Formats: sequence, structure tokens, C-alpha cells
Amino acid sequence: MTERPKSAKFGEARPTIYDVAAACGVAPSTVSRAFSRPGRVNAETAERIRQAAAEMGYRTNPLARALPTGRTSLLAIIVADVTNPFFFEILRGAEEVATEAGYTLLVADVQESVDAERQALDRTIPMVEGVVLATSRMSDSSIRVAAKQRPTVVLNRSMSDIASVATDNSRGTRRAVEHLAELGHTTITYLAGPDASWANGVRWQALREAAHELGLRVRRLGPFAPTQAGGLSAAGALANAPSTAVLAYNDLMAIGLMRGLVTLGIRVPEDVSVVGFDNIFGADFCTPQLTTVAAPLRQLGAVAVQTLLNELRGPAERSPARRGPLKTALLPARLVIRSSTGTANPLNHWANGGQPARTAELDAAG
Amino acid sequence: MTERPKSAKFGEARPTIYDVAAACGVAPSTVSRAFSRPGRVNAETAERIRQAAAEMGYRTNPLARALPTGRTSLLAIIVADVTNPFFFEILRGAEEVATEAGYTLLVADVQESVDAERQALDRTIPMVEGVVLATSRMSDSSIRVAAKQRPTVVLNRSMSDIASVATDNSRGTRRAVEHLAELGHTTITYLAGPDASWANGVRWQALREAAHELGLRVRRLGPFAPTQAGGLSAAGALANAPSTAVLAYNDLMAIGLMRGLVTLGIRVPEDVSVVGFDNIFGADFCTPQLTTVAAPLRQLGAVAVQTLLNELRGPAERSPARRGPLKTALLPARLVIRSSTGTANPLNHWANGGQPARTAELDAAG
DNA sequence: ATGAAAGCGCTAACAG
DNA sequence: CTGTTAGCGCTTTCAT
Repeated sequence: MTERPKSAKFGEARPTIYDVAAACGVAPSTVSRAFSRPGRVNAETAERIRQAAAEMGYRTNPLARALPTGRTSLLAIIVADVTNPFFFEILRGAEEVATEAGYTLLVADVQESVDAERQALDRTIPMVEGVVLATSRMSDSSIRVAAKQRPTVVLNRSMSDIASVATDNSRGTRRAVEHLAELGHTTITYLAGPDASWANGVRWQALREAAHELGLRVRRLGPFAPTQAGGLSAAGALANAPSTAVLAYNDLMAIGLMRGLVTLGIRVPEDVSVVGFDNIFGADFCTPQLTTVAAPLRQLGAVAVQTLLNELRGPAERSPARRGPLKTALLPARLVIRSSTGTANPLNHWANGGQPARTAELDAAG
Repeated sequence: MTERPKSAKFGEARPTIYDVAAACGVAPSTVSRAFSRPGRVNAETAERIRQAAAEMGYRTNPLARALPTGRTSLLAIIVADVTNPFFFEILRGAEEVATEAGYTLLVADVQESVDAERQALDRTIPMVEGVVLATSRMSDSSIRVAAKQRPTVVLNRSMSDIASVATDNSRGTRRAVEHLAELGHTTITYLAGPDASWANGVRWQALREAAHELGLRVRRLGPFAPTQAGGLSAAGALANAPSTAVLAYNDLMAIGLMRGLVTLGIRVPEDVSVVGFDNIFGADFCTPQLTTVAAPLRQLGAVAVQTLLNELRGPAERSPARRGPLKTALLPARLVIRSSTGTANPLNHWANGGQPARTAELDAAG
């Protein structure tokens, strides 16, 4: 080992437990205990050790500690796209509880690529004690292999054999549908997101059920990219299949959609009402302000890490018996009504006079 | 060492170089070399080793490697607020080049708290090879103590003895002032951000200089929190000191300001033109769309990490001689003109009829 | 080109 | 309660 960062010009060769032990006339193991197992050492001795350590500027070396124990105090969170505002508050929530518990959070951005996701996992897993997969694009089986190596919890997804936490999309969707029904809309168009997205499936399904119960019809367009650009292109598709109410896969898409709509001369909410999902940063200042099913972002991140922490502490609990599938924690969503939704206009020229839909129009029960 | 994560139920006791060595009939050190020092071992032997390793599922243990060498392949980036869209693209850029170089990025959110920042540093420094401080709120001297422990680069700040990378705020500000001058504005109000912000000082200074040269007058209001809420309260302050043109410390504030202005019945850009800084996510879909001095966000993150990597490779370069201060890398900003700026209306009732300013009105040369 | 051996700094039995 | 003694898995002289 030639030039270690610490010896070269950085760190000035930090003292070790040996140095402290020598200075105090005790064994290194005692110093070790004084720091890692307070209580297992005589109060006075401990105090003497702490004192000396402080003076010498001793700091326990996390690497050296991690090697024999595996406790790195590191947790990883893999996000599909750091650039997506959806994750901001999730990260904040996750960091908060991780830090609180003495852990450091390692954030890996995989840019919506399954490949990058697998790589990130390969890279980080050996260094961390646990992983939270936020909106993973990987298959269930790939996730299971990761979960075999380290405690894992999935976010925004539901798996029967892996701890999961997600937004209660069904209830949220239902609230949105009710809102639209109250405004007099009779047909709702769903702008689909990625097929690989768990939430996409759940939202569509919930929409169909709620619509069925309330006697509304639904129709589906897409899939589109879950981005502003995706929403923009959805505007074109929608123009070919007019509708008075749209439920977009997420806010980003909804915002893009609205921008696309104005350029086509279609007004929101006069001509079309649009509802998004998530309530991300910006939903309150786009024009018109977006009505959306708000996900409890901060809480989602917090609960995910909390769950992970619990698994780290007592993995013995559910492992042996494995009685029945794990229930996924469903956090409540709430509908935030703003200005992008309005009463359905039965005389709406645009929605009634458009060309026939290019997409199959289904009865909700279909 | 009782139950290591790997032995319990996770990881199934991964094979070590000893296992691989035994399987190949070579010494462990040879296996080690085969992986860490390709070329220093016979091509055939190396191949044989790789083969066996692959079959046995051997993976080098980064922790064990890090202990003797200090090479953790970890870099830390400390951000003031993960929730601030300003950082999204910076993180993306940083992650990209870090990953590219085989490093993993550890993102720490310090929620705008100097205390949390110091803690985060304490926690991460021993585990990482280098640090980038993105928009640190700490004092120069605190930064220097960190830099003494690990290679460090500061982002959005300029220090003479620490590698720095920042946006060329002066030129950017100047472009904004020119734009406003062309539109016929004669007085520009600066909405100040945090005093502790380096960019805040630079922007204000540049504004004064540019205004002086172009014969405009300037005035300053604030400081305000660099958030939408801060901008909202600035709207009130501005109402007491009317102006036809405003330069806000950042986009978040500009957006908040515009929202506050509409509630006061003041129109943008008819009554006031507003210009922001950074061009964050949302600047293109707020109403009106924001004219702003765009920072090269992605590039900022990328260059910061790149600089750090360079320091990691050759710290010997500038250390001994230390000939003169380090020049900070200044990345070009560009003015993005959208809809929040318009021609000054000399008959503007609001700006001319308002109450006298509560804030000192200074001549640019003052 | 390869082997033998000595750690990196800390933790964890196992005695005493 | 504290000392002794082995390692954790890998890297790196130093020989051969």
C-alpha cells in the first residue's frame, strides 16, 4: 500500500484505538468497547478513555468497523430519475429518518434504465446494509435476487414477498373519479404511463372500477412517456379522440398535456378537465393550477426507510414462519382540487365534434 | 462477531480470494493481483482465475479492499436542500461522471442548516475519497478544515485556495441588465437572497456595475428566503416600492413573486418585468413563463466531479509549488428570454404612483 | 511471474 | 470488568 489518502497530505495519520489504549494504559479491546458498547466498561475507565480520545483527536474508523461486522451504516435508495420532482420529497423523507437513525443514505440515479439499475445495485449492495428501490423498473424476480443479498423494501410497488410501501392509488383514483362525476363528466380518458409501472396498472384498474360503479365510461390512450414531453404528445392524440375529462398517469404528463392543449387552442378546464397524480413541485404554479391526487411523498420516503430499519433490527421475525404474504403499507392519498377541473359542458363543441377516436372505446365493465 | 449480514440469511457466505485461489491452485495474492493489477500476472493464469471466479460467483469485497488502501470508490456531494429543483440537474451531472469513472455518489441533504452540514461532513468524510460542497453555507475556514481531510471542491462559490466551480454570474447578470435596458427600463430592483450566499453577493455586485455602465439606477430589497415563500413576501415589499423591473435572486423567488403579484392585482410583464436566475424545472411552465439567467446546471455538477477526480489522481501537482491562487472554473450562463419581461411602460400607473420606497434608493455608482 | 507473510483498524469470543 | 487472541478480506512488500 503506497500512498493512502490519509498519510499523503490528508488526514495526518489519525490515531487508532491502539494509540488511545497506550495513552490510557488499557487494552485496545477496552477502547473499542468504550465506543461501541458503552456500559460494558467501567464508567470511570470509559470516561478516561473518552477524554484521552478527544484530546488525541481519535475518531472511530467506519471502514475498519465495517469489515468484521458488516455494519457500514449505509443505506441505498435507488431512484429511477433524480431529475423527476416526484422524488424530491421522497428523498427528503428518506434522508431524514436515515440520518435520525445514524445511517447515511446513498442515492443512486439510474435514469430510467433497467440496466443501470442492475449496475447500481451491484455496485452498492456490497457496501450497504439495506436497500430501498423507489419505483424500480426491474422485474419481480430481479428484485428478489437483490432482496436475497440485503434487506430490501420496494416503494411505489407491491410485492407479496418483499416489504412494500405505496400510495393508496385505488382510493385516490376513486376520489378523482367522484370529483369528475360530480362535475357532470360522463366519460373519462386515461392517459397511460409506462407499461412497466406498477402504479400505471393500479390506476387504470381503479379507474375502470370506480367508473363502472358510478356509471361512467372510460377510454385509454397511450402509453406515453411519464414526462412533460409525453404529455405534449398526448395532447395530439387527445385531439383525435376528444373527451371532456382526462386522468393523466402523473403530474408531469398532465402539465405537458396542458401546454400542448393550449397550443392546439383547446382550453382547460372549459373544454377539458385534467387531473394528475402525485402533486409534485410545480403542480401549484402551472397554468391552470393542477387538480391532482396527492401522494404523501415525504411520508413515503420516511416509511420506506423506517420499514427497512425494522427489518435490519429483527429479520428473524417473519423469516422462519413466513405465514402468509406480507401486506404492503398503503399510505393515503388525497385529492387536491385546483383549477384544471371544471363542470362538463354538454354543448362542448370540441369534445362532441371531434373525429372518431383512434383508440378503442371500452365500456367500463369490459 | 455474531451474525454478519452475509452469513445469516443474506448473501450465502460469498467466496473469497482464498476460495478462488484454492480452486485454481495459486496463492491468494495472485488472485488479488489478477483483479486489482491486471498485467502484473501471467495472461493464462489470469484467465484461469477469472474463469473460476466467475463460476464460483466471486466478487471483490469493496470494504475489504478499502481498509488497507483507503479506496472506497465513494464520493460525497453535500447539497443544501434536495428539495430545491436547482439541484436536480446538478445531481444528475455529478452522478453521470462519477458513475462513468467507477465511483458511487453519496448525496447528503443538509436542509440549509450549517450544523447539519458539519455533521454530514463528519459522517461521510471518513468513508469517501473526496467531497463536493454544492452551495455550502459554511464559512470559508470550516471548508478549509474539511479540505484538509479529503480533496474537496466547492460548487457555486469561489475560494482562492480550494478548487471551485461556479456559474459566470457577472456575465449572466450583465446580459439580463442589457435585456431590461433594451426594453426601456431605467430602474432595476434587486430582490436579495441569503446574505451567506456567495452568488447573492456576486449578482448584486454585477448588477450595480452593469447598471452603472448602462446608466440605469438600481435599488435593493431584502434579504428574502430563496424560496417561493420568500418571493411571495417580496411581492408585498415591492408593492411598497414600485418598480418596472425586478431581478430576483433565483427562480424560486421569482415564481413566488409573480404569484404574489397577481394576488395584488399587479400584472407581469405589463406592470413589472421579472427576471430570475438558474432556469430551474418549472421556469418554463409557470405563468407567465419566466425570463431567466440559465445556469449550466448539468455541466456544473459534471465539472465539479471531474475536477474532484483530477485532484484524486494527481494531488501532487499544485500542492508543492502553490504558485498563486487557484482560478475558479467559471461556466457560462445564458439569458433565456420568455414572457415575464416586456417593454417598460412610461405611463405605468402602478410604478409611478406608488408610495415612496421604504428601502434606500441608491445610485448605481453609490 | 508468483508465493509467503505482515498488516489495515476494529470487533468478538474466551478466559481470567 | 478487562486482557488475550484471532480474525474480517484484501493488498503489498519482499523473496524466490
